[in-house]
Amino acid sequence: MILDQKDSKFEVNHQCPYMLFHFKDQFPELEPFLEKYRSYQQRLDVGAKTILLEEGKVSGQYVFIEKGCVRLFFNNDGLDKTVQFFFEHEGLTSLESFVGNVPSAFTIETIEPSVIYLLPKKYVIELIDDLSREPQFFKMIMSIFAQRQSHYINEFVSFIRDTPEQRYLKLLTDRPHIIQRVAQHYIASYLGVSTVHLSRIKSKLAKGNAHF
Amino acid sequence: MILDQKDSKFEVNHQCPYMLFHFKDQFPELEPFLEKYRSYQQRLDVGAKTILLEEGKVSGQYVFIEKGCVRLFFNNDGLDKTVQFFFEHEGLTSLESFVGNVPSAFTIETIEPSVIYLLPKKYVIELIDDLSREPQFFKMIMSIFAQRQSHYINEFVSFIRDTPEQRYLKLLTDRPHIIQRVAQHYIASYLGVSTVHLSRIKSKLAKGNAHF
DNA sequence: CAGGAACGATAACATTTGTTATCAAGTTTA
DNA sequence: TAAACTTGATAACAAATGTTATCGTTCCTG
Repeated sequence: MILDQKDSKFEVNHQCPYMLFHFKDQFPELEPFLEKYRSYQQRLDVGAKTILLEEGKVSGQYVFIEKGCVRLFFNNDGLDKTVQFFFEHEGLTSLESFVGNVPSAFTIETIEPSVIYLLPKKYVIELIDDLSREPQFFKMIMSIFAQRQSHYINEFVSFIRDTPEQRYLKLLTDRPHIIQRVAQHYIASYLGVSTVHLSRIKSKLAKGNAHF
Repeated sequence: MILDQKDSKFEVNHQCPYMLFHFKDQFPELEPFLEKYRSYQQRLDVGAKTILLEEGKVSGQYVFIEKGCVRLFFNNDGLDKTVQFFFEHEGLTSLESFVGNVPSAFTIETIEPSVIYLLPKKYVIELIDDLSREPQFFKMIMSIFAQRQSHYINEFVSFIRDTPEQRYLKLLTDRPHIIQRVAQHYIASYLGVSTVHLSRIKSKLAKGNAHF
C-alpha cells in the first residue's frame, strides 16, 4: 500500500521534522500548543510494508509513530539500502523533500503493523509560526538540531573508524531494540554489509561467546 | 604547535559554528552586526600542522579560515582518521565541545600554512544574542543547519551505497580542490580506506583512462 | 490447509581491501 | 648541504567481504 499525497507549499526555510514529539517529551510546558494540532493529524492503522512516502514523491506529511516501526531507505541498483529506523513516539519525514518541496531521495515504509499519525505540512507551518512567539522555542529548535546533527556525524564517523563487526556490536550495545525488532537483512544494509556477511558476523560472535 | 585555551562558559544550548561566515556570504544585509565582532577575532599566521584544538580539550574558540586549509580528525588506535576538510572562508569548531563544554572528540589542525581568525566563545554568545533580535535570524539559522545536516547525511549514506572507488570518483567530481590540495593519506582516511588501497584505486583509474 | 514468499544459515568461490615491506622522489630541518 | 622525514607507488601475502547457490524454517495468503 502506498500513502502520502502532495500538499500545500512550504515557503519558510526551516527544517524541523522531529518537532512535535520532541516538544512533547522534552518540553512539556508547551503541551497546550501541541494539543490543537493533534486533532489535525490523520490516524492510520496499517500493516507491515505500508509505504508512507515513496522515493521520488514530494513529502507533504509529517509522520509520527504511535505504535510500530518504520524504516527510511533508498533504492540503489535494485537493492534497498536502509538509512534509519524509527520506533514508538518518534517522528520523521524525508527532510530535504519536506523542506524544499523536492522529490524525496528516500522511501518511508512501515516494517511492522503500525499506528501512524500524519500531520499535513500546512499545519506544521502553522505550528512553527505559533511557537516561534514562545521564548523557549529557539532553544528547543537548537536542541533538536544539535541531536540530529550529532547523530548523523556519529553514524558517518563510525564508518571511517569501525569494522562492520564493531558497528554490529555497537548497535547491540547501544540500541538493542533495533536488533530485536528489525529483520536482519534490513540491519545488514544499514550496517553497509551483505546479508551473508552479517550472518557470518553473528555466527562468529556466537562461537566466541559459547562457554558451555 | 598547539593553540586554543579554555574560555568562558556557554550556557545557551544552541550550536551554530558556521555562523559568522555564512552570514557574510548568504545574508549580506547583516554585515553591520558582524563588523563589530570582527575586531574581537585573534589573527594567526601559522605554518602547516599547527593544532588549533586538541582532542580532549574543551573548545573555546570559533575558527575562521582566511587562507589555507584545515582538517578535523580523531585518533583511533594510534592512527589518524580525517572527518572533514575546510578551506578559505569556511568556519568551524568542534561542535559538541563548543556547545556542551565537553572534551573535544576531534583535533583541528592546519595542513597548509594558514591565516586563521579565532573568535572566543563569549563573543559568539554575544553575537547570537544581538542577532536573535533580527527577524531574518531564524531563517538563517535554519538554513545553516539544513546545509550541515544534509552534508552529514550524504556522507553517511555514501558509505552505505558506494564503494571506495565510487567515493573517490565523487570527490574528484564534486570537490576536486580537496584532491588537489590535500595529501593523499589524509584523503584515504577520509574515504575510509588504507593509503595503499587509495593508491591502487588511482592506479586502476589511470590505466582505465589511458587512451594513448 | 497448501503453496509460495520471506527470512536466515551456510558453503564455495571470487573479489576487495588491509598489512607489511621496500623503494624512490620530494621536503624539511639542523 | 646532508640527514631525516614525508609522501606516494608497488608487490606479496593475509584477511575481510561480496556473490551465488542451496537448504530449512517460518510466515503469509489464497
